[in-house]
Amino acid sequence: MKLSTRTRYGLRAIIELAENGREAPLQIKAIARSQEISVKYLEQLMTILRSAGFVRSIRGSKGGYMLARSPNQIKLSDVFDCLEGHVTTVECVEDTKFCERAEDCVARQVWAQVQKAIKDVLQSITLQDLVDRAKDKKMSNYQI
Amino acid sequence: MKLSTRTRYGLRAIIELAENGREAPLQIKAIARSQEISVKYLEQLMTILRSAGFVRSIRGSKGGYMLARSPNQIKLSDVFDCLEGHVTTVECVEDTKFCERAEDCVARQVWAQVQKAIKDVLQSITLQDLVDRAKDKKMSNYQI
DNA sequence: TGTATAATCTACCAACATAGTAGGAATTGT
DNA sequence: ACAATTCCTACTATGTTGGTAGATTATACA
Repeated sequence: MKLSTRTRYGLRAIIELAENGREAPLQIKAIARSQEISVKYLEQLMTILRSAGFVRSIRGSKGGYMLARSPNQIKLSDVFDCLEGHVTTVECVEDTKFCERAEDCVARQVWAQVQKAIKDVLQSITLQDLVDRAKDKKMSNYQI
Repeated sequence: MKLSTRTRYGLRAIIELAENGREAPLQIKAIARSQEISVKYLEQLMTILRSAGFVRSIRGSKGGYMLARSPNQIKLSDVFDCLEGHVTTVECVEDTKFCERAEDCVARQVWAQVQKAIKDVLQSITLQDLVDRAKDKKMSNYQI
């Protein structure tokens, strides 16, 4: 149960966009450099995030990407679903019809518990929360 | 973030072994039939569970598999680790040295939270718990 | 002692997902 | 016009998953 780089890089990228605010766009090149991700690969990830409506792009010179919505309206569970492709451990957890034993299956119960635990965490965090956390970290580093 | 069949089938198999008790062995063929898993594939899974010390095998005629330990001493987190290969969302969560930004990384914090949530659930459940749950289900089906 | 029944071991394989790379076209600011 | 960007299409290497196949070894039982 490892996360794909798609999800890991994607999250880091959108966090950086959130930190950058919604005044000026941030270029793929800049994000790729600071996050040490291949420009070409990051392009794909941004396309995913864009079609899901989390970020918007500005083409051409001085273009780049910005959050499409306010960071406190973007929950990590949404971003995760879009990148990783839905938080589902097993299909039968979502859809009982998937397996005829589903109703009585204790294994299914376990995966349902796990899935809920993951979802609960991710639903409780917004991008704004992460921006705030990052700020706190920086402040404590400078020992203010 | 989907579970592999290795983990799903493996868990179902070991649950069935737990339900079967530790008096008589259960054959791969029998488990494969009731769980609708390929015999040959299940062989592999049992090998994994055996080398991890969860089950022991009896070779030859009338042989089969049994739990190697008492079902209340086997936590799902252990079984999961053995089948899925450790509950780790990202390497840096376990080992800070993995990424130099790890200390300050808010993304890492998120994955650490998620990972802990998963672990907490799996550590809180033993095979005995599942045997009990299954019994309860059967009883309620018969409307006792 | 022979035979059936099991686990065990070794090897192979097809299909799919992942994690990219490459090159060019379209768009926009200066 | 030109440079800086995003956008689009296509390709690819590698690893993982989910198996299959066949021979070998161990054991119970008659």
